[in-house]
Amino acid sequence: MAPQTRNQFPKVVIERDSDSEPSSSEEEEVEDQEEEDEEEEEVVESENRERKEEVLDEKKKGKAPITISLKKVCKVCKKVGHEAGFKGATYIDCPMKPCFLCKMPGHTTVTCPHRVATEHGVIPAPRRNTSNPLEYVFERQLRPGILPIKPAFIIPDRVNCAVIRYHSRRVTCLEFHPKNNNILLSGDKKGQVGIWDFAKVHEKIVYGNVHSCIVNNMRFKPMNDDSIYAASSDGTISCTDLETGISLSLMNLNPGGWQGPSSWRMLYGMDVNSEKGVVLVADNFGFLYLVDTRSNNKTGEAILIHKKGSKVVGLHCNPVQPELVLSCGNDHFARIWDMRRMEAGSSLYNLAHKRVVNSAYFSPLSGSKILTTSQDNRLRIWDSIFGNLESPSREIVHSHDFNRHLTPFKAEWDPKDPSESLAVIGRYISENFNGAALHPIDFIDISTGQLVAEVMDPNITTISPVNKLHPRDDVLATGSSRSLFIWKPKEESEPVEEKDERKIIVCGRAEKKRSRKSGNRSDDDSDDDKFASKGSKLKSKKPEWKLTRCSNKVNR
DNA sequence: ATGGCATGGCTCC
DNA sequence: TGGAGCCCCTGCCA
Repeated sequence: MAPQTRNQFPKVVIERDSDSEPSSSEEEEVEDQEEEDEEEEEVVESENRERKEEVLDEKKKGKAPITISLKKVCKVCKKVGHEAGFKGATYIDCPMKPCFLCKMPGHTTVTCPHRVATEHGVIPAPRRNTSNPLEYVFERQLRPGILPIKPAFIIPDRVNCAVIRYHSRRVTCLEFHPKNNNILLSGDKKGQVGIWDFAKVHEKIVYGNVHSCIVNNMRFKPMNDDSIYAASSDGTISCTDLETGISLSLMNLNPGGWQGPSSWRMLYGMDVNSEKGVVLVADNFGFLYLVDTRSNNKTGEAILIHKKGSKVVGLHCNPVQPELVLSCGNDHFARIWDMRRMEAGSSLYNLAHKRVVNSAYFSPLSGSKILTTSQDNRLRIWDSIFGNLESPSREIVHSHDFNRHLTPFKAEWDPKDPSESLAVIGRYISENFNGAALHPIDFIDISTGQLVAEVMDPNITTISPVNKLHPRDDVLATGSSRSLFIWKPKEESEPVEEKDERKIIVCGRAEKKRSRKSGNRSDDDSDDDKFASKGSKLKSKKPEWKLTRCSNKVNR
């Protein structure tokens, strides 16, 4: 498939110093110099000094100012002749390195075809057929439940954004209340759990003593929405009453306390099988534990489900057949299991990835698709768990590979999309939006690889790795560094549409109007909460953002 | 204003 | 097999 251009996307402008050599010769120069770089590196400093002195001399003599070209040293590869880093709001890659987005050599991120179009190289659905009998049953019984035609995505031209910051460390997980539409739960790296009523904006509760370090996953207790389970790197699972904040520890993997990093167990992946009344949780050594929700006790022995000593970061029970379990972890695999006979090596399928798998989820309605996020900068989709699972149905190159200092990116399904084709994921790489380097949150049509929409705010300059779509409303929740955001369509701009059509929240891309200077900061310097429409909030700050309506890019 | 640092996976030996 | 050192666009704080 030929690369397609997103015409309407902002052009990436590479600013070159006026005093630098023409670009054509620059690349060649780099090639030529490669061998002699070693020596030149040492010379460059003194050379620069000399040239500067020359300029000063010229100035003293009262001659007309001249422009000179100083040797550049790349901070990435330490070689001379080019520079990597931000030029304004655009990041220039080191040409000596392979593309950071798709990991292929021969080009840099700026010219990567996957950056130009997320659908580049993606083979769209329909998937391949197999003659597997299970797939036949699937086609007969489940397929009719999945809408073959995607609903129209009605895209408002603006969104309201509510901002709150009550976490003192970065946000690690989010969960919407199963019944109360305005309640968002958040966990952080410090072990705190927050409850935010985003309809009332200022109303929040923070429980500081739920865990002593990272809250990795939270799930509401089935049949009792006043309690949540949380798995933490402190090695415990907690069950916390949201009204009182009283927390009960269901399991502690480190009863002997800290004996050094080689023995300290941390809990990552977690899910609840409500039919069986079991909490499934997995640790950083590859083991799965089952906890009975009635007795609040561990049942059975730990089961090795991933490579021994590797972290199991995700667990998900199939929404239709809860005994089917999907796990993923640092051994580069996502694995499908039957809970009824789980033991080391008994996985039904092993889905290979090239790098660490950050998340793996069954599709939310039929449970028949799988979506994974891997640190090789690819989303992978398997269209049918009953079909051929040898290789994914599609791979979508998407920037989400940064792993240090950030909560891992996870692509999340839209639980409201009847066609099970919409996913949301934050973007690591920034783009130059009218002079501001912003990290958007992407809505991707996983059946085609197309970028349906991107959400960003000129005041939010941080990366947003944690995202969750509301199970019922057109609301997106985002965790970005220590802040939480709620994005909603702006009411007055909501188009009138047929009732069975659903909308997604999207922020139009801003037209160029404002300087970089006014675009910085705000991730909330005060601890005040804010709720503002883009229009009103930004008007007071004087930036003139003109928000354009995003076109509906979904193929129908 | 600016440097230090927390921190995790990967590669190399 | 395990420890040292490297790394790419971080974000916060002293």
